Amino acid sequence: MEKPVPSSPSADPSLVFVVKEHMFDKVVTPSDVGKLNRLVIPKQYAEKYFPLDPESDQGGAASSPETKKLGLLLSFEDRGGKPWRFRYSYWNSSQSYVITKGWSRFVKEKGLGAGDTVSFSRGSGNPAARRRLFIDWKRRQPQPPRHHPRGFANSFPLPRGPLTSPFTSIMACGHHWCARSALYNVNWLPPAAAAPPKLEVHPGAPGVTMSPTVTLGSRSKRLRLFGVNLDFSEPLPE
Amino acid sequence: MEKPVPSSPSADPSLVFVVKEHMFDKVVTPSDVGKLNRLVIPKQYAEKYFPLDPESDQGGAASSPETKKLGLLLSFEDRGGKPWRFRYSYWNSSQSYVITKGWSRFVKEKGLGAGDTVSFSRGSGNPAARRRLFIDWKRRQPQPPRHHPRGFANSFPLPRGPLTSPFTSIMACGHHWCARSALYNVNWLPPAAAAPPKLEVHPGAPGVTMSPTVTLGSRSKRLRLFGVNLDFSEPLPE
DNA sequence: CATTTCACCTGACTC
DNA sequence: TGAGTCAGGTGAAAT
Repeated sequence: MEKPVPSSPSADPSLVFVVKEHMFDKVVTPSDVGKLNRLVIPKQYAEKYFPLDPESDQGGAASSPETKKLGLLLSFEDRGGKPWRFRYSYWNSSQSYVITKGWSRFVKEKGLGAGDTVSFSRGSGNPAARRRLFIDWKRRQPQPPRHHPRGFANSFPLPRGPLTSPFTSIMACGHHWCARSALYNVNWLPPAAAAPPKLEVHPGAPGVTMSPTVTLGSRSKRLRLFGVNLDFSEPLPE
Repeated sequence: MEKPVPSSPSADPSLVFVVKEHMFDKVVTPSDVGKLNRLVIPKQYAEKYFPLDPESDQGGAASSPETKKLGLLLSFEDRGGKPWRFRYSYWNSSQSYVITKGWSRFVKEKGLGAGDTVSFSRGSGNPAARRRLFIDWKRRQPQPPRHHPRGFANSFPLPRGPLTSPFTSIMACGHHWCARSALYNVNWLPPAAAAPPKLEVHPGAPGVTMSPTVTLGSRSKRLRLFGVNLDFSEPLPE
């Protein structure tokens, strides 16, 4: 990745390469990227790299008698150099180390999903360099579509960007319409109670395809598509 | 309501009428009467009637330099003259004013539910009278069922207690089932992918009725009913 | 023990 | 749009 070129404080920052030392990866769970707004740091890595005990300060982060109670503010840089500040602390109730405040923003910006990997590194070299922390992430391998999931989540953060999902069934009863694909279930009502929905769909037997491409805003879990309100619910893993 | 009869400190308290001045009402949310054990006071009323700033002491409550940090102890009387003492403070993180300690006892004794109204008044007249605070409440009006709502909420807190809703339509496509009533839309999958759902429903034309009575736990938005996972979405007002 | 209280946090929504 | 409000949450501490 980055070449080990020595840097001086006066060098052009855009030309400074940073030598990194990999600390650990975590394959994030649904909870890590869900509404709990926290990332559990596996205890072995937490105690090695982000110690909260005053005794065992071995360079990963500052620590003091109070940090065991209050946690730390950890500052990371992502691959673009953007700073990310997270609160990092220990939850006695679950006896686990967690990143809380700031984490949900990272999940949202990167579009992290369950099964993706986050990667933690630090600068290599002298103690000052080793206090510089880096965070990166990679998408999980594409999964084969799951059929017949056995449950739904009531709501979930939709990924940013284009969302394309071929729907495999569509139903209507009165003014209430439902469609489902391998990834989403959608409910909607037509814009006028007496009018048919204006979605470009082909209702009928299972197997029909409906592929609207929707660009989501940053906040809404509800879409307005062709004048129709849509609500999404996500199948859960088996 | 109460007649403006002058009172003296020596009069029989049961014969003293109090002239009240209405301050504000709040229609309580599910959270206000739930396990959070707090009542959010809308900021406009909080700052007008229960100021915590030393500068703006205009009679609603005492204030001092420390009260902004520690909050106040507010003493109210209910319609029966019973005293209620609440801790009132400001939460920096959510920038909101809240009544905390003592509130859950009031909710419990009065049987307050979401949608009910709490009403805050104070004595009318001289500054001493205006420092007397009163709290009252009223039950919400029973709600008429809404037909053909135009949108859905992705999730919502289900009411506590028995939930009976006659369903007016039911749909199935593959293993995905939907039903709707005037109040709820429900999605579910059968317990086994190959088996039909075991709900006591009569699928077919609109107009059929399905009336399971479900007693909800205090937290879950998901139900397991007859071995079937159900997810609810609530129609929104027009 | 469970329940209540407390000081935070976040997202949905409004303007 | 960005800032403010607040409903609905959290873990931890107090009771």
